Amino acid sequence: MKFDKSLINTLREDPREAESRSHRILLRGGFIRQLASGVHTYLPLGWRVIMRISNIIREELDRIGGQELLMPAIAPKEIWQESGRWDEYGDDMFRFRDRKARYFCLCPTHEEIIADIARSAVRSYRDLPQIWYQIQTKFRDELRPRFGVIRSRQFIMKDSYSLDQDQAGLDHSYELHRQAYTRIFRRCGIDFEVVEAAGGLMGTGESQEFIAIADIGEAQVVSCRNCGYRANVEAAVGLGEIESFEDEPIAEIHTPGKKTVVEVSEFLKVSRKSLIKSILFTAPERKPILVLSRGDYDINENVIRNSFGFAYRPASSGEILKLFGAEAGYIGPYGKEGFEICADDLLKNAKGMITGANKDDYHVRGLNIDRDIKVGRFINLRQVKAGDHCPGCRSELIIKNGLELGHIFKLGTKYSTALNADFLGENGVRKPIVMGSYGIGLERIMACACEQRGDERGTAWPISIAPYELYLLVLNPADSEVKALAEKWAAELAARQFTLLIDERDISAGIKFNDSELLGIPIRLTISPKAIKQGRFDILVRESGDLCVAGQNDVIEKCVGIRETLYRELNE
RNA sequence: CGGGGCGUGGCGCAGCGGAUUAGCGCGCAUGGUUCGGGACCAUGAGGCCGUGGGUUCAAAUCCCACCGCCCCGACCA
Repeated sequence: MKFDKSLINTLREDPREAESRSHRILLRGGFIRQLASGVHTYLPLGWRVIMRISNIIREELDRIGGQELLMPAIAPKEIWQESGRWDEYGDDMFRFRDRKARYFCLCPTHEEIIADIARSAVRSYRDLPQIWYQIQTKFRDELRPRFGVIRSRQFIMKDSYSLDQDQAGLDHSYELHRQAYTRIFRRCGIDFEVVEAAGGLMGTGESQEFIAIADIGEAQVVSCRNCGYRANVEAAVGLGEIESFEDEPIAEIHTPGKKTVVEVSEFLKVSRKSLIKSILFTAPERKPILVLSRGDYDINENVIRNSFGFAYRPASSGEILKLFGAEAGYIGPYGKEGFEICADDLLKNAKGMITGANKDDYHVRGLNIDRDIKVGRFINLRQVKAGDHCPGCRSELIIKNGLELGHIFKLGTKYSTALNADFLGENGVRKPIVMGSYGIGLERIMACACEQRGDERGTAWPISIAPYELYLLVLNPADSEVKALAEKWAAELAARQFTLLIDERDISAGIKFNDSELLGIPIRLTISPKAIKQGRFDILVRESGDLCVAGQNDVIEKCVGIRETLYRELNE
């Protein structure tokens, strides 16, 4: 491709809206262009990167026996109602009506559609196992799109689904995906970790995430200093210390205007650990649950949802007022009825605790869990914090930010049961198909490569996903000798299957050098009158900054050698 | 949804105690000089100043409403 004939349009200055490194680079380099919040065009350069990522993904999924298909991006309400997710998905789902006023959505994911295909296509155990995948645009009306392409409302996802007879089959399909994902991210030059994850809307089965450690990451990864334990905070389980306080009779205390744990503990000059935080969870047509955790811990909502049902969410202030007759900051488990109580297991046998009195501006002290209230269940429902201890080896846990690139998930029979996707087993018994679902965000790989490998000058693509492998930088392109050599080499490099970006723009040298670095093309070969005169040509490796000098006769071979090395480093 | 910031040629910005033809840098076009790290000269094109309403003899500038974009936070009581 010739630079001056291309749609590539680099910006000299950072676009105002871009804050994160990847967003800045992608916008400045002309890889993407924003149309609306969380909605982007992939310009030719960015699209080449996406296509290369797709191809790596295809190769690796085909390798484990995946079959590519393409499902519709819109789906009618009815199929989503079969699984219950038409309601569960809430505002994250884009919905619309067709001309006959029938409801549709822009699909945020495709488990239901897969189950629908499976229920007619799979009849017997002989049809199993299957792995079906697609690379397709997904739509989610995110609460807050941000960081350019990293959290957007329309994005490209590889989603695959495994169908098996039984749990053992699922375990195998899951393991195949784990291996395929590991190879995919390695080949894309991403530095990542595999962590235990929470399923969220998908269900409650085993799942893991592939997370790139990056400052802008929105996921928090808990990792053990000693053993290999790695988990998303949403799924992490930690060991905490039980604290005990003096047993005393229960008594009301005046705490005017002090609502939060921090305010109350400071006001009373007591440890946060002696407070009990009470959070009310409600769900439509279900009994409310009052969840108790110690003042120094947050509640892990996933645990609540997994234990009691996905529909549960923290109550609104109105609901709280109605049930407790007090503002949120003053509610507690003592002396009220009409809800179930679920407490963190660190509160078992706790005495001398402080909690809301169910009366504005008042708390109670001396709460003895066994004596004063009736807890239905004790479970570990606290969110891990740095300094907690590893459930495996008891070493200290630390927390880092990470960017979720992929997620693999053992769905089990949640969707197959809901949609009646079953098959006839060897023994003649009808059983639901056991499913798994697996996703990768393509743009996130692109952005992550910029985050991890970029610098002030721009990005430095891993050669496997670079839009072009070699940047042929031509100085004084009008010079006939230069022009002739550039044409000759371009042809020779093309014959060696190089993808080339040829910069023979009639502009000053600095712009070309800077653009080549901004665009992050892995190998740069410079042709100039001076180089021709001296018979010395520079080949620069963008990522390492290594400079290799070649003569007229060996320059092509040297480029080939460098390319091979770069691919080899990525385990390609 | 709450808080903060911002909407002025393609990009980055100035102008905003009301008043000529709305400026600057970059980019773009034409001609010329340059040519290994964002060069220079000359000429030129390009703007319903986010949208709607109001105040005024007069609005990019003041007032109201709306829309859009970015950043922080989001039921942790």
